Amino acid sequence: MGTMTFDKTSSAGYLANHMARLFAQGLHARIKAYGLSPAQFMTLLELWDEDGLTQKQLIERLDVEQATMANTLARMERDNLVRRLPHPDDGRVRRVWLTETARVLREPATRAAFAQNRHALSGLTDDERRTLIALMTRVVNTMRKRDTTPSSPD
Amino acid sequence: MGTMTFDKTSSAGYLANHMARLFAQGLHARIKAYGLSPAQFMTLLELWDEDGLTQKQLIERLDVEQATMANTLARMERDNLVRRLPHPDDGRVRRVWLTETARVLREPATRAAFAQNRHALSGLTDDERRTLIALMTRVVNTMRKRDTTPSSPD
DNA sequence: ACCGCTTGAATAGCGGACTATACAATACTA
DNA sequence: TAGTATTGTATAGTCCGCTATTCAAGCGGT
Repeated sequence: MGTMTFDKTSSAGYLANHMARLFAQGLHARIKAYGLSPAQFMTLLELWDEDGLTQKQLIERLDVEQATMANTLARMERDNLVRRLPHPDDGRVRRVWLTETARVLREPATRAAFAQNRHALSGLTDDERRTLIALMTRVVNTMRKRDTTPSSPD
Repeated sequence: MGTMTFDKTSSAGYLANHMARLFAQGLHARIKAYGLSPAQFMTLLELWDEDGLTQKQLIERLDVEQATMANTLARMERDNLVRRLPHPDDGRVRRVWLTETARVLREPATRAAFAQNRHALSGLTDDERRTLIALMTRVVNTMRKRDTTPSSPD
């Protein structure tokens, strides 16, 4: 069989990686003045919506591994963005509570994230933006259902 | 002004991050048997196309920072995927050469990456796939031109 | 009441992204 | 040609993903 060519400019996976790195860099540039990093912002989005969540709940809502969240929360506690207090009814659980510092950052940080999205999509029409979001959502949903397909035999 | 709400399910940045993580996990699962990681695979794609590139050339083609590539290449050399040999005409440069090990992996690894893309896009029609690729490409191009827009004043 | 299973969280270790810095080799320029 | 600027890599340090492991607390069945 012929030479295996792989054009990265037309690979969804390559483009997804590249796009995500650019989004993260752009967001980071916009929120670092508030002392936030992208993963911390993502976590705060959930806590701004509902304070006092458990690590387990955050993991489910953000679809990251437990260890990833544990480390992110440790950094956030170090930076005085959250406090983790023991759950009164279950000694295994430490619920995560926003500090006043983090509460105040909601508006400016959210603005910054909107601005980054707006910039990134500035070359697209409204219709195209909706289409992109819808297609990405479907791709995410496809991959979230655990893939059972084995890679083709050589 | 009202409460700042940010719906992550309709945020392009959030979706990009989520999608890229899922792509990376899927690709990694498919190529780890060959001793490859996603960043190593990405680097090999360039070297399979043209052997003996410099670190600088790899950086430009893959749009990652110089330090990122230096570390990736160090791991690849450690794992016997590449060798870095001094450039005869310029003592600063070390050109990167594929080992036989890496050369042999081209076909199976490329197959695995195709399979991951196919799986991820399996819920989309051909038209939708083309649309997604085209839109992501445009978004990447928008963000690659350095953003000068300041975040809106508070 | 006990023993074992399950569950929530922490830790160790690694890859890969970033910024900032350092350094040696080359190129330029007065 | 000497002195300076630029260029190509390497290194240090941090954040954020991941897997694997550990540990304590709760739960269940006998």
